[in-house]
Amino acid sequence: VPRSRVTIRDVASHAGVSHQTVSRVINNSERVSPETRLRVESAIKELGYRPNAIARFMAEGRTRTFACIAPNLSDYTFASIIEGAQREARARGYFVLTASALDEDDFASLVDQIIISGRTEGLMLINPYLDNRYSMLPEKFPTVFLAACPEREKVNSVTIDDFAAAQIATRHLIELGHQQIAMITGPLAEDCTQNRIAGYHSVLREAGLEANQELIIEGDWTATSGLNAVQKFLSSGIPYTAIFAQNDRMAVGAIRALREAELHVPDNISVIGFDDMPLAAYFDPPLTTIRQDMHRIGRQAVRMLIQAMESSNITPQHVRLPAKLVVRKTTKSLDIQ
Amino acid sequence: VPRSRVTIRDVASHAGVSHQTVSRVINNSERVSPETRLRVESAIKELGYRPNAIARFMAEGRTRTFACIAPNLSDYTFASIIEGAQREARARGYFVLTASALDEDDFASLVDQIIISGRTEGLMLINPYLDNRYSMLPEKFPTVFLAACPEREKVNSVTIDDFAAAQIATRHLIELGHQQIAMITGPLAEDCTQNRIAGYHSVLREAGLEANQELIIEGDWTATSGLNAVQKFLSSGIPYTAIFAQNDRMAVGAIRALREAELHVPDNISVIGFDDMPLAAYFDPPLTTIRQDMHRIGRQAVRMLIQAMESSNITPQHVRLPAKLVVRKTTKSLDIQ
DNA sequence: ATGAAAGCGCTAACAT
DNA sequence: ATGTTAGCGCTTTCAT
Repeated sequence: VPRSRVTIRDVASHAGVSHQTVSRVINNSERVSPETRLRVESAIKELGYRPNAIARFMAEGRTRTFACIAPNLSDYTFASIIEGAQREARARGYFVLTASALDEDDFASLVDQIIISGRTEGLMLINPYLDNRYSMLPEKFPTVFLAACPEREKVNSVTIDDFAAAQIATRHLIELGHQQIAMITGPLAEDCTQNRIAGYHSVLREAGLEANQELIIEGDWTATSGLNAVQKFLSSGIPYTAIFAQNDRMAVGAIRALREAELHVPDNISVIGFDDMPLAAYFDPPLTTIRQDMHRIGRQAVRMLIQAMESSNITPQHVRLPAKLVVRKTTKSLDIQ
Repeated sequence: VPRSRVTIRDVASHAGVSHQTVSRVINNSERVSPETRLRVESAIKELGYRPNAIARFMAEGRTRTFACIAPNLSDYTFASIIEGAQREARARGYFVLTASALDEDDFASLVDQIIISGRTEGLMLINPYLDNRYSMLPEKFPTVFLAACPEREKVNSVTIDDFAAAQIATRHLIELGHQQIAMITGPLAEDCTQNRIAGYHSVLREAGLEANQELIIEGDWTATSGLNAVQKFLSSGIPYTAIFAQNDRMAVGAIRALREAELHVPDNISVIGFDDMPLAAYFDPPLTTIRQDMHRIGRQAVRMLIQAMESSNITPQHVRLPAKLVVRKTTKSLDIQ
């Protein structure tokens, strides 16, 4: 690990100026005469000088780096959010240090190592639901929760409008003539699950339909949990003609279980998912779903982080992004069956 | 962005020692008496002192940070590799700065900002194939290519053993009685594509089968390209009973095209994919494929990076990880048709 | 075992 | 418009 790099002072003596003048040149300060600037610039080129970022951070007291912590980095929803955040951050001169936190202890050490240590200037926390890790965050550190927002009074958040999105999904099913609509939810402890349940109920109510509590089963976002949920529906014997799964993975699991029970989607049962995951259109049948724009969530979070750093406004902001219906082949009108 | 943090000197005066002694304590140096250590430690606790990472980097001349650059961060293969790399890095006291590079210019500025600037100590470059970006890398900077290895003489790499993996896939098909095996490849410019083609050919040869050049069509890793490839096979009229797609997305696209042509998988045509992507088992039929361990690729890359930094050995290392067959339902014996 | 001095490469504040 | 002086918070010599 060599440190023998060209510094600002080497450039200075080579150009016959003070190091401060070099600093002014590389920072595009106005207060440099055109001739001096040229002389310095050519010295920079000749010596191959490049500014040292760490020294800059040290002197400025800022790192131009954000932390992004997620339960894991490979889930396509998380990965897409990170991608969006990273792009926006970079466009604004920041970089993103990404890390996954397995459990509370891991999270605590992460917070210590990348926040308390001063390595980063802001934190994006994706899906802060596992345990109550958010309680370990330092006060007043610029933070945005992504894809969920517990602790509304304290922390900024960016999510889609889960309530409205669930309304859209439910309404789609009702417009197709479905009256008994089962739902496979995410973990009930998560607010996005609750908001989607609320959206579903609100549409049933406005349609004058009665919700059957037994038609709502809690899943855990995995395909397996979707499969298990359908098996429960099946053995309960309660009639239903459509299923609203709160994510695509569970929808796919549900369709598998339905097929195993020799029920055809969408002829016997309609299924709508949520997310519009990669290859959703390549499942059989192609999955009808609600698309959420993960990139945009990430981009928005970065904007809020920067805003939170610049203004000293302490009131948490909550941004709800719209989601939209993508009709493919797993939903069908009841009438034409 | 407040800088008003407790420093090593605050702790020192609070404990009645020099700041150097405090430094020794936080670095677990032997040369501190037990009593002093205790006194310092309690001062640290009382004041809530935490070391500043940037100042440490500055003084040590190292950042304990790696860069990881990929074409994008949301592709599940890339994301899984990053996840693995990040875990291993953290276990060894490093963090990972991830970024996606759209094009050559973007890549060049990335290299300048996170490598030349001294922010990172090593680089992991995932899929270095787009344009010839690797030519912009500085000499002698610890670098590992992941999931591909152009420039074998110059740069370390971690990939799976693509040749052997393709042999396994092809052999599986041959053992099921298939003799005319079509292949949908990745971009021909990528060495992993070529290695998989070579593995395929070697098994055909060892089985005494003749390869038909027209049964090999170049794809671009997308589902659409798999779909298009099958349409070409179909219109060419050349007989085949199985398809080996060089990734799962193309396999899924191929299956879609086959279905549209009313060909049943696996009864009429067997299909094997590559990667074992998430939900591969939830497609219809569940996808037979070759599993590669992306996490392990990422972990291995970090180990090599650290090794490359520690030893001054300049000879590039190339690690080939094994892949394994996962038989599900898209392949079937010809005999029992 | 402890302290003092120097410096990492830069920016900021204050000269001139 | 340019130079000088101080740090930023730490680690690394080198003394004692």
